[in-house]
Amino acid sequence: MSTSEHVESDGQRRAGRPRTRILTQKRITDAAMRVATHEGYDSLTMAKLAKALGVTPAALYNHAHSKRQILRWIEDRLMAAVDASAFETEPWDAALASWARSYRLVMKEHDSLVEAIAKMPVAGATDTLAMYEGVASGLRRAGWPDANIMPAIVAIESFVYGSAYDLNAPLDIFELGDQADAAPTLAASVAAHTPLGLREQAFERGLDALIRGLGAAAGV
Amino acid sequence: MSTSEHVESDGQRRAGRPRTRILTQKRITDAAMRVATHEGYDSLTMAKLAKALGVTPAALYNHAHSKRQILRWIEDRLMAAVDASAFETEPWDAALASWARSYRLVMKEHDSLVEAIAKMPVAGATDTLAMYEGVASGLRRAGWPDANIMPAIVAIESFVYGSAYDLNAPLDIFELGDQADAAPTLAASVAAHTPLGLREQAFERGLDALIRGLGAAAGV
DNA sequence: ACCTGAACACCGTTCAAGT
DNA sequence: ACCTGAACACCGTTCAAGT
Repeated sequence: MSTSEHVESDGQRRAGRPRTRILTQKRITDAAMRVATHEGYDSLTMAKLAKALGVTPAALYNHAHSKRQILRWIEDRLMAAVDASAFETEPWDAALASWARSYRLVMKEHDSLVEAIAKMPVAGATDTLAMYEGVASGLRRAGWPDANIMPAIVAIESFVYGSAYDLNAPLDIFELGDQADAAPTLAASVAAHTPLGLREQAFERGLDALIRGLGAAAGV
Repeated sequence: MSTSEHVESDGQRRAGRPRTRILTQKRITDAAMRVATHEGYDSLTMAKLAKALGVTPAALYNHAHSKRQILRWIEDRLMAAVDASAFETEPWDAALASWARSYRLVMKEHDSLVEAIAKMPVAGATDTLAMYEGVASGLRRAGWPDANIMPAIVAIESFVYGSAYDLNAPLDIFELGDQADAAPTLAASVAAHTPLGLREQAFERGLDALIRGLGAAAGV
C-alpha cells in the first residue's frame, strides 16, 4: 500500500501550525463500524483501525482507554439504531413485535457484540436509555402494571439475542445426512421445513407466544 | 514454576521405550474444561492448556487441527450435560420446562461458548443429536405435529441462550443512578424488582409464555 | 495536546529436528 | 508416531521522544 505513511484527510493544513485534530470519539467510532461492517469484527484490530484513520495504533490511546471502550462506543450506536418508535403509533402488542423485529435485525448484523450488549449496563448510555424508556412508557400507557414491564422487556430481549445468532447460523445446522437413522424423529421434524422457513417460523411463533403470554400475565 | 520442564503424569516409564501416549482427545478436553472452569475462557490459551498437560504447545497440534476444534470438543460435552430426560417421565409441558432450565444453567457456566454452540451443526455431534432426539420424540409422543416441533425447539433454545447471558450480566445492569430523571418510567419499572428477582421472573414468565403459546399453536 | 517509533508481553500456528 | 525448540506473523498496550 503506497498510502500507508501519510493520509491527509482534508488537506487544509497550514505550514508550521498544528494540524487540525483528526481523532475524535465520533470519527473513531465511524471508522471502526466501517471496518467491522466491511471486513468483520475479527478484522477490527487496533492496527487496522489506525490505518483506516491514517494514524499510528498508539495514537488511538490518546482518545480511548482500550479496544474494549471503542467496542462500547459501537454498542451504544447499535442500541440507538433499534427502533422503538412504533409505541407512539401502534397498540402495545404490535409495537412490541416491531421493536423486537428491529432489535433482531440490528443484532444480526453485529452478532459478535451480542454477548457484550446483553451484559452492558444502561447507565451512561443515553440512546440506550431512551430506547428502553420508549418501550417502558409505551407499555405503561397501555395499562401494564409496573411490576410486569421489566420482566417482559428482559424476556423478549433474551429471545431476540438468541434469535439473532440463529439467523447467522449455517443453513445446514440441522442437516443430519447419513445420521438420520440415529435420530429419526428429529429428522422427520426437520424435514417439515426449509431452513429459512424454520428460522422465521421459530422467531415469529416464539415472539407471538411471548407477547400474548406476557400480556395476559400483565392483565391487558 | 519449578515443574515446568517435565511433568511425569503416571511415572510408569520404562528406560529406552517410548513413553505411554499422554495426549488423547479425552485428556485434552478434560484439561481444557478444567482450565476454563477454574480460570475462565480468557485464560484458556494453547500455552496454558499445554502446561496443564505437561507438554509443549506444539504437541497439541498432533491431535487437534486448531484451538477451535478443541473448543468444539468442549461444546459437545456441554450439550451432553443438558438434561432432556424429563420427557420420559413427565408431561410434555413440564418436560420442556425442565429441559430449558437445565440448558440455561449449563450455558450460564460456559457463556463464552454460547455463540458458537448456537451456530454449531448437529451432524457428527452424537450426544447433541441424542439430546435433540429426546426432545423431538417426547413432543411427538405427546401429539405434536411434526411441523410444530422444530420451531418450538429453536424458539426455546434462542430464549435460553439470551437468558444465560442475562444470568451473568452485572446485577446493576438496569441501575440508573442520577439518570433516573431521564427515564422515569424505566426507573419505576426497575424499582418494582430486586435484581435477582427480575432475572428469575423474566426467565420463568417468558418460558411459561413460550411453552403455553407454542403448545397451543401445536393444538395440544 | 497529540502523534510517532520502538518496545513489551503475549497470541495461535508451523516445521525441521530429534527419539 | 509423537514430542521439542525455535521461529513466524500477528495481537493489545505502554512510553519516551518529538512537534
